[in-house]
Amino acid sequence: MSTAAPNTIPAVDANTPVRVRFCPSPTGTPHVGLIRTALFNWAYARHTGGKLIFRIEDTDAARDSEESYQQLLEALRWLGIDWDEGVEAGGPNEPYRQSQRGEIYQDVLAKLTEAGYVYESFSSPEEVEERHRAAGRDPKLGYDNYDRDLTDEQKEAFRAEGRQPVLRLRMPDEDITFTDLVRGEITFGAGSTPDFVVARANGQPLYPFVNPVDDALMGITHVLRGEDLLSSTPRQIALYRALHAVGVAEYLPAFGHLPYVMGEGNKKLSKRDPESNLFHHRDRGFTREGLLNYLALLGWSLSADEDIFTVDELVENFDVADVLGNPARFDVKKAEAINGTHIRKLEAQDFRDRLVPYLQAQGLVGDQLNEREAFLLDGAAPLVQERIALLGEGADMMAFLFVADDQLQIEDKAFSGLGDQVLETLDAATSALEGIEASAWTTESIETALREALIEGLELKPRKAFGAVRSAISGRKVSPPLFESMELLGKDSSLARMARFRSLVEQQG
RNA sequence: GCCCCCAUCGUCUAGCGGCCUAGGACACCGCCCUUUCACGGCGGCGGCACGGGUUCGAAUCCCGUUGGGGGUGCCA
Repeated sequence: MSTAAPNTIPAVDANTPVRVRFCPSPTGTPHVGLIRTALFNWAYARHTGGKLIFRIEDTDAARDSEESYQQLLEALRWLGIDWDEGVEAGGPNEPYRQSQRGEIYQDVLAKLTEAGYVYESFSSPEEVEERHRAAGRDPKLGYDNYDRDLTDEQKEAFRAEGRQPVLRLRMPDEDITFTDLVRGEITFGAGSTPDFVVARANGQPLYPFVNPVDDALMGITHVLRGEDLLSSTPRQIALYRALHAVGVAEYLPAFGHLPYVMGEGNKKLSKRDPESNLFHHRDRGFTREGLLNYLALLGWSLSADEDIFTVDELVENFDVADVLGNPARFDVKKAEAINGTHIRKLEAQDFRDRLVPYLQAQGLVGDQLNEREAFLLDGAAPLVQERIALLGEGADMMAFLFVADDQLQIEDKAFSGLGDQVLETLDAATSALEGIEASAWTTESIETALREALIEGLELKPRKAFGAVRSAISGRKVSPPLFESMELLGKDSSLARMARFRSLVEQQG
């Protein structure tokens, strides 16, 4: 009768250079929780001067897709999370896509089988349940280790029935204890984890097997992953012991289980939830600086009173040991506020450049900015930089500058609350503006002219006075600073909008 | 059912036995600034889940309860 592998594998030595990995399955759009995991692994590698290995776990042909793989690459590249070994980068442990490592797994499987740590199991799930029921146990208990010590005769008999066995790893009959990097000591009682399947009857190896095998082969020192994998850790440790016994693993890595990223209510942020989609945030106008900052705040903090930090500061200070064990809610409002702060910290030119894709996405400018578009953007960017939290809002806010005067959309709200003297106000404003020389059309002269005509002349409140002009110029109640906007637009365009708005107001009359 | 994790303002967190009458940020509410909206400034609201211990002393350590989450696949 065989036994489980002995517990002789040493724990990774603290002096071993750090090697962490990010190993997603390409099964959908990148999830913010997944990216947070990548970020913490990356930050830890960079903080310790170690290496980040990027491996793809595409062992489930039914769910994996090339598109998802490309999205993963796009996501990491956008965020600036770079890796030292792995797909696209190469390295000493190629290939880094599990779908291409079949021979390696077969080889390891053979060693494990030969050593007796892995055995053939013929039981169907139905039979396992039936045995539990017959013994008066809960049928949902899971596998009952029934096939552990089948004789050759029994195996032959099963084969004669046409059955093909899966391969299972023998779990040790003792408690398994390890020290989690974020949670401290954790013990799983003996017998709480049944022998698990490492490969299907057709030889296809499964995740609980290939993941530790690759970690061992790639010399991973710290396994930092989601909390959802915490309960599979005893299986991994048992496998590691066996791998060490057959000479595949050198040491047992340290494990650290990162808390969940939660959504509304008390549920894990679901893939179905748009907030979970990294690209959704990027498309709305999150910057990599802002998003990375916010994501890092989910379970980690720089200090007692600073929420805003750079990627460099994260790297300089990050340690898994400081990560909290409790789940964190993804709060879009706070994420946006933090993003806004980062937007305000951007260099003016940088900020301007980052707006371009968002203007293009709205069809406001062409693939290449023409002279006029560049002029407007240069002028408008500083006007919106401190009023937005998302780059998309910036494009939105300056959209009125990029449309033809007669194409300007006037929002319904822009007509409301202008007071009884709208027409009078617009007329007074118009004639005051007409009096400005085209060559003297500046923010200052515009402001002076309007103040004299409306505030002093008509004795209007600034809110009412400029509100009417704002509606005419921007089509909205809220806009970038009015006088500056008018200067950018130019005299002709501004007056054309005033005239058009006046007639629209009359029609509405 | 069984196993494991988690528990400080609405949310993210600081706190690792006395510095806590519990600090910061977001959100919210006032006020100031102000051409709108923002930004910025000032102020306010608001929390250690509960019960036992340990200790001179507990948000901090231990146990229990309750609550939440995850796992319990021939998915990853």
